[in-house]
Amino acid sequence: MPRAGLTETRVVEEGERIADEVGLSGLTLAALAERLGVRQPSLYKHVAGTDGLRRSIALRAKTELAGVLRRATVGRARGDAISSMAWAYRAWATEHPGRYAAAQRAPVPGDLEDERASADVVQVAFDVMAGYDLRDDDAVDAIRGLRAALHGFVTLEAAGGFGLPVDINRSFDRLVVGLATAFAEWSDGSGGGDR
Amino acid sequence: MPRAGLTETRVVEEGERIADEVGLSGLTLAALAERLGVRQPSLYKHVAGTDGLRRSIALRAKTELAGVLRRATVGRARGDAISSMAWAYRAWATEHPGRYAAAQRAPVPGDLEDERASADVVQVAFDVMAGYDLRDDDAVDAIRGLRAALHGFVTLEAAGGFGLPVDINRSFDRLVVGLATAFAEWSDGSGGGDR
DNA sequence: GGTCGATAGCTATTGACATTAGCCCAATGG
DNA sequence: CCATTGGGCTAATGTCAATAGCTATCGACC
Repeated sequence: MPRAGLTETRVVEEGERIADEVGLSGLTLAALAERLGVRQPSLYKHVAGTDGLRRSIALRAKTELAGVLRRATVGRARGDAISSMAWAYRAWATEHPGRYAAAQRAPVPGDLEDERASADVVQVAFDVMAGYDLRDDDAVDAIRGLRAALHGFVTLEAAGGFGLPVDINRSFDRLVVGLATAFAEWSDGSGGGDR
Repeated sequence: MPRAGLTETRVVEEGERIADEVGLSGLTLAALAERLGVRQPSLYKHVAGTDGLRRSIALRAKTELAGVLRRATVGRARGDAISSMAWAYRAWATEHPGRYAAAQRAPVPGDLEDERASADVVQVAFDVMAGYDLRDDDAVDAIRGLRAALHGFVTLEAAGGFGLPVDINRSFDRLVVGLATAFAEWSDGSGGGDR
């Protein structure tokens, strides 16, 4: 009986494919093993069970997303950077729904590698906010707002929560532009850090 | 052997409690049966399996949430109404995380009761937007943006996605006010329905 | 080329959970 | 008092995760 030649990378990548095709909840070790031509328990030689597999997918997804966002912002500033980043975020999430869902789990405290990957995503947004002269708490507020809006939009869209036959791209654009405008107003003194 | 005296309502309410206590994913028929002092298969006399139970919880959650939001908006208008509704939304979601999660599933097409309950929630937001003179597509854009922001914020908060030690209430307030301001600008001609 | 150790993949087993089939007895109404 | 309804039960099946322990393959090294 010849070996299947699995590696952790091959297992995780096939898991990503399943997650994107049938949703994260449809990613089972049974389905994964079948796709790899192997019996379920064999997977434990390469990944630490369901939890380990999901963590690996999350880690890679966060890293990839951070790169996508970073590339979307180079050479752009302020509202231009925010819009570009927002569209890149939505596009990636839409194209990779399973990976995106996996990336939502917050790292378990003490998991330095995961904490690092999560921070990388946030760092892109931080850098964009610096272009607005938003710093410290103001930047945190803006990032939280932007993340919430993007994550909520993408999630609702994926769940079919936008039932009405109205152009979704237009809704998204107006939301992003509206937020960018709000951030711009925060930065010029009117609604600064005191409340 | 005396009867347990279950009804559909009792079963669903206990299910809601479990979901809020341990999360929607922790709501199993096994756990529910144990809490009710009954064997698993007995539950099938009252609810249609896991799917039916979750649907019932979702239905009740949507109805309750719609009522909460409605009460938060009476006697208020424009930004005041939006803020009040937003805070009520977040408070309810935070206090009832399991029910809130259950309410996120979109109704299966043709499930009129569920479609009705879902529409009730949206209707509250529609009525608020009418106070901004936002109608039709403009109102849809605004509602999608608001829903996305609220849902995203609440979800990220519940998942522990806001790691930094910065006041979350303040971040939420600024997001809501920022959106309300953006909506106000949409309504006075500057960014109307053409794009 | 032969040997040996590490380990990939296997079978077998256990345990949680969902679900269906079919039984029996309790409650209710005539 | 009896008949019907239906609530709760046991038994059984299927899916999936996970662990234990075996075997044989592969690569390193002599």
